[in-house]
This record gives sequence, structure tokens and C-alpha cells, in this order.
Amino acid sequence: MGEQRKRLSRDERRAQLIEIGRHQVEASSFDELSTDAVADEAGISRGLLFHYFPTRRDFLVALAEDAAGELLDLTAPDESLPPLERLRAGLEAYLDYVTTRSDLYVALVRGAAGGSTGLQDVFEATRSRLAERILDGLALGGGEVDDALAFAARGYVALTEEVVVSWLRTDQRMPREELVDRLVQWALAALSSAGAPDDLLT
Amino acid sequence: MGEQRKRLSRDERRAQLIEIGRHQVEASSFDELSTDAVADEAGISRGLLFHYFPTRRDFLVALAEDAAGELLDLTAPDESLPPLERLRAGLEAYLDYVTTRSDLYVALVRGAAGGSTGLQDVFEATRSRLAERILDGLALGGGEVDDALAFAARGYVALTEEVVVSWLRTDQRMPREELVDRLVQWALAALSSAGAPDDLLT
DNA sequence: GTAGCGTGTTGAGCCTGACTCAACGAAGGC
DNA sequence: GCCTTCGTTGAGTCAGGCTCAACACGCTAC
Repeated sequence: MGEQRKRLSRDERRAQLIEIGRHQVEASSFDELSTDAVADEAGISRGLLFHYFPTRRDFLVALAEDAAGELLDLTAPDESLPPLERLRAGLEAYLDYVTTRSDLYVALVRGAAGGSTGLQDVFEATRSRLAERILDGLALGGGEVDDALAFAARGYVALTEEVVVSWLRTDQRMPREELVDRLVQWALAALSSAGAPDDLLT
Repeated sequence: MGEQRKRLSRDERRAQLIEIGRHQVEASSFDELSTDAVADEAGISRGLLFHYFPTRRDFLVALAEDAAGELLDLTAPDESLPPLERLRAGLEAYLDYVTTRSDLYVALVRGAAGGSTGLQDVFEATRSRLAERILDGLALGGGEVDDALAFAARGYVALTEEVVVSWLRTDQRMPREELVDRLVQWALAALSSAGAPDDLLT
């Protein structure tokens, strides 16, 4: 590729590399990503990538954090809504993200869970954040959450991820509104089974 | 290691390598497993491993299949039990396996989901098998399962995996009986939310 | 015994891809 | 116009996956 090499600022170069890395991951998966390929596509030397990311793993973690951060931003809860509406809005935003970036999402959910230790941590942390948000909607008094509720929240997040991936795989055959309704139902069922107060239906 | 090298039959050698591979995976993770290390521990040349498993990935897949097969065998449903009892028995067996081989289990659930394509398939297939078993308990007439029920079953399996991993991570603080009770509750909640007949409580 | 044969096994070496390092060169300040 | 800064280079090292032609062990036949 005879692209003319250009000198970029640290931030620009870093952003460019992450952008390219995301494409590569979308096209294949995390563990198939090659640093050489990224460098080639960026039109830089092989060595430069390691000036920004000391290790291939660091690079992958940066990619995962970038994608996860984007997901978390776009699904940030609207505190002004009552709990149930908030959950529904969160699910809608989640599905927006997922349908827009389905390749990246699947790569993240299915690829970052395993793989290197660092990736697992990012995945873990993201799932935790999502679970916390759900619990925050309940714990109005800011009380301690017991194990059962915590398990319910985490389990529900996992259920949602799995269902959404399955839904994508069936070409979204089920209407999206029905899917959201069901996911809301499952949330209520999981949480109330775990002893959550029923007034979360506010 | 001055162990005397011995000539083994194909099946013996293969079994030995898988056994060693499982140890390595337990000790670290799938993607950190090194074929050289396995060969060393087995006291064989580096080349021989590739005589049995043409590719590192093939070896990892064989390991995952071995572990997944073991899990499926040990949790095989007892057809003579009524649905609800069968589910409970399955969960008990599942927890037996998980507590016995927690390292391997976590490596499988958290490591095989991502990583190479082949590993993902094994993980996928195992989750599907577990979901099918749950649906089999319902579909007495052998009718078609609609998307909602299929999603519920798959989602529930994912929920269970996540909850169990979390439970292990909290040093099994919650009593095991309570965990089983809750998991049964969640199963009923998830399935009936998806429109399963209520007479699955037989 | 020894000649042959099937097959488990070897070990040197290739090759890809992650990673290093000393030196180069394009902006900006003086 | 020189100097300092720092993004950048590219040749090279190293680890680890993978190959291949030859070897050696156990066996049967003569």
C-alpha cells in the first residue's frame, strides 16, 4: 500500500491504532489479531505499535476497554426514570449498540471472556458494572446487597448476553419489542426469585 | 527430568497427553498452554505431540471436548425422574462436578468461550446440549420449541454458569442447598416467563 | 538368531509472529 | 541555522508452533 507515512501526535496515533484494531477484531476475533497486520494497515513500522502498547496483550486489552467503555457509555442509565423504565431504556440502548456493532459485540462477549488474563478482567469488570446498575435500581436505601441478589443480577446479565447473541444468530427473527418485553420479564422474575422487594415495579 | 522414555500405544499416549494437557489448563488457561511444556512433562520429543494432534488448536479442542464430555456424562439426566426432580438432580450433579474440578471448570467456561474458533464451538455445543436437556423435560408431546422457550433455556444455562462461577469465587459462602433451591427457582421463573406450561412442576 | 516389517518416536531445523534497540528525521524553540 | 524533542524506523532476536526424514523398538517368520 503506497500510502504516504505521516507523523502523528501520540493521541492521534493511538486512536488510529485502536480504530484499526477494532476493525481487525470485528473481522476475525481477538486471538487472531496480528500486530503486524495492524501495523501494515496503519502504514507504520512493526516496531512502532510496541511504542504505544508494550505488549500484544496490552493492545488487546486497550481494544476491549475501548469497546466496553463505549457500550457502558451508550447504555448509561437515566437516573430520572423510575426503576422499571430505566431498565427498559437500558435494554433498548443495549440492543441499539448490539445491532449496530454486532460483530464487535459478539467478538467481545464471546472472545474476551476467555483468552488472556487481561481480557478476562475487562469482560468481568464490564459485567460487574452492568450488574451493579441493576442493583442500584433496587437498593433505594443504599442497603447491603446479599449474595442472592448479587447472583441474580450477575446471572441476569449473563442470561441477557446469551439471549441477545442467540437472537442475533437467528437473524433477529423474534420482533425486537417482544425480545425487550421478555428480557424485562426475566429480570423481574430473576430478581424477585432472589428476594427483591416487589415495589421495584414502580 | 531423567524419566525413562517408554513406548506407548496410540491410545495410551493420546490419553496421557490429554491428561497432562488438562493439568496445564487447570494451572493456567487454555491460551497459555504450550505444546513444548506438555511434551516436556510427558517426557517425549516436541514433534511427537503433533503426530497425535496435528495442530495446537486441535489439541486444545481435544482437551475441551474431553472435559465437556466428562461434564455431560456426569450430569446425564435420569429419565425416570419427574421433570422437576430431574432438574434438581442435574444441578446437584453439576455442582458435584464443578466443586471437584473447579479449576478445570472455570478454565472451560471462562476460557473456551473465547479463544480459537474450535474452542468456541465446543463450548457452544455443550451449552446447547444442556439447554436441550432442559427443553426435553418440558416438551412431553415432542412439539416444536418456539424461540422464546429456546432463549429461556439457553439464557438459563448461561445464568447458571455465571452464578456458579460467582459462587465459587465467593468461596461458596452461600450454602449449597440454598444455591440449588435458587437455581431451581430461577429455572422455573425463566421458563414460565417464556410461556412454558406450568405443569412442568410435576 | 536374524531378517524383515509396522509403527511409535526422535531431533534438528524451518517459519511465523511477538518483541527490542540503536539510530534517524520531522517539527518547534531559541 | 542550530538544537532539542520525540515520533518513527527497520534490522534483528527470540520463543514457540510445526515439519520431516531417519531411527528404534517390538513383533512375526524363517
